[in-house]
Amino acid sequence: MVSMKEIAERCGVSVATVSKALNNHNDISTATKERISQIASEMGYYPNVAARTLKTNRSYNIGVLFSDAAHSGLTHDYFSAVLESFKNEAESHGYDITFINTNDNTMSYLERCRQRSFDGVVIACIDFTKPGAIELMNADIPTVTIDYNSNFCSSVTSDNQTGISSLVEYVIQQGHKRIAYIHGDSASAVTKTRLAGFYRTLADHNITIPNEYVCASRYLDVPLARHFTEVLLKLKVPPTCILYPDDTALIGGANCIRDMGLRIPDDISIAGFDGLKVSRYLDPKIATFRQNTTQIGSRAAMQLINQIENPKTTLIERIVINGNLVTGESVAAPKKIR
Amino acid sequence: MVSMKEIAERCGVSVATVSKALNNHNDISTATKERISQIASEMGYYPNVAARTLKTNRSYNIGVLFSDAAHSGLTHDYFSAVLESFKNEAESHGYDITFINTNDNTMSYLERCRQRSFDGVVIACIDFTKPGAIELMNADIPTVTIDYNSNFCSSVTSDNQTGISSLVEYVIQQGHKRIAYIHGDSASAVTKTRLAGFYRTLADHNITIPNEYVCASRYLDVPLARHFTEVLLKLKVPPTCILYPDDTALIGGANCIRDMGLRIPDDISIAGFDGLKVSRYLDPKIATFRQNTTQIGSRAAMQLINQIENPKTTLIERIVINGNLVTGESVAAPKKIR
DNA sequence: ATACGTAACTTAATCGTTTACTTAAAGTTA
DNA sequence: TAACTTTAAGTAAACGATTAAGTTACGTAT
Repeated sequence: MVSMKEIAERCGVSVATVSKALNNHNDISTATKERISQIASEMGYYPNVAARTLKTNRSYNIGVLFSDAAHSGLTHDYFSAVLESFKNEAESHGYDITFINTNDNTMSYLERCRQRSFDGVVIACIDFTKPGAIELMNADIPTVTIDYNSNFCSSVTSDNQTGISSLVEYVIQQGHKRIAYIHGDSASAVTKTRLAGFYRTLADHNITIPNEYVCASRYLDVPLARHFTEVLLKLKVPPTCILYPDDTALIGGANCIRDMGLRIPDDISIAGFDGLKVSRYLDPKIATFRQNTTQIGSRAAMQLINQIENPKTTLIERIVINGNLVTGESVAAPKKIR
Repeated sequence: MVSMKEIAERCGVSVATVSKALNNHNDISTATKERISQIASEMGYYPNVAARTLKTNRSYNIGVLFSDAAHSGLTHDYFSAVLESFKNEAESHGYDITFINTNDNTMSYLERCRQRSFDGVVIACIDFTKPGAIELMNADIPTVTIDYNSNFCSSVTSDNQTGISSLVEYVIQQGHKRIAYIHGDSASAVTKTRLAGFYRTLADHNITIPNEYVCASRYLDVPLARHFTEVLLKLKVPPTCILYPDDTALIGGANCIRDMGLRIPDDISIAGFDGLKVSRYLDPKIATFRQNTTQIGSRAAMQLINQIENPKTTLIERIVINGNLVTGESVAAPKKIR
């Protein structure tokens, strides 16, 4: 690697002059700046990040903390889409993305961040109530959380409230009143928001449902969704419509329904959540709420970089990203009112 | 952050002694070592990576270069699964994972790696014939490629040859002779291997197929797979079985088949590739070849770390990871021989 | 002619570690 | 007891950058 020292020798100036020239300080003449930049690029110079980080405490590196209940990790449809967008946005601003080690318990997350001098951190999908996560959010390092509101850092959340409401509104409009909800991990903030939205929307329409219509399942758990679907359909008064935690879990339900000899949507309506990837191509096309992962990721990156670069003037914000209802062929008017 | 200097002061020894004690050099007495470690952990010391990297040129950081033809990035089912496994293995050895910036063209990949002092690099899914990728593979930085063989670095590849062969063998055993193959991006090494395996296996069984049975499609492209399926089924002599580039693309084909009023597998048999995630739950269960992404990722990490830590004794290797045939309900005996 | 301001540098310290080299004390040998 | 080894430290330079403070030369106001 070419260092500033070599450039300095070649140009016949001091290392300090090279540094200041390349960083465009104004006590270096334009002529000198141009000559130095010219020679630096000729020699293939690029700064050593470790040295710069050591001296300035700015690493141009953002830590990503991620792990989900299902241990799907990077294969998590929703998060990987958010992260992809986050990465693109951050990289275009000159930041690199490094994962915070979750496979080695010798150090806390915060310690790891300090050790690597991360300029900022994005936290997603993790159990936000874990001590390690809380410590990180409360630390003085700029942080943005995805789908979780903390009082100590900015957050970008998908509009889960509107999401579930518009789904429920939609199926109610189609004539459903016996609406069941197989929901995701109970501990998750997302689940709580969606559940609240679910109940509120039903209440707005004066619809009451039996307790058994709400099943505590898990995200992305196909077999468990299948199980609860079977339970629901064997009730004395089964629902006419079932909402699932996500489109993947819905597949378990759909398979169960078909195996029981019922048809979608003729006998039973179903709807998912997420609207990502493969769910777009399922047949019949499923009703779902598509989360805007691109916006979520890029806004999170923008907010975080803003906080990093303008710590004084950037406020802690709660950004909510809209998604959109996707109507499909998996919801129809209920067959008959028993 | 607590530095060695502070520990040295507290212990009444020099900074060098602290460094040597914590790094377990043998010119420090056991008693001193213990005292220093004790106090270091009391004070919450952890080494500054930037400083260590600057001095030793070891970053304990691995660069990941990834981008695919479809720009699905991290949402790429196969790669994200490989990367997840790679990450877990690397992290358990104390290495962090950083993406090599692909959204900023001011620097070559190699320059970025040097700038960040990556100890090693893993390359996946990229167009390996790009100058930037070649430069990186040929450089002196330890590198492992996924699903591509280079003469200059180690590789871990999925056994695509066996994969496609066992799929073809399987459908031949079910009685098919009119086998079509909608394959992935032609430029990819994976595609070339699979295509060669496809033709060879047919030849082994003295089966010849018309040229139109082989369609150059793309990976993960649902609409394009649908298009080619329609083209194939409208041939004067259509195939009785269609193989797809991957399970996702297969969904496009399956939808097309159903829309044309045909049934799977009664009227036409289909098979995919990958065996990941959602494909496991599709109904009917699809025949596919499941790639062992966990093995691929962890072996790649192990090989890379070996090369990093034992550069003299570690040979460049070509590691091939077996997958396994998944028979499903999407392949049956052909209906009739026209 | 003197004093001062300014432009354009250089000097040297610093960030936190690592490590080759030096030193001092204690132990061993003849 | 002199000479040499071994042990357990310390000293200081170095990694590659940044930056506060210092220096020089020149122009300009008084």
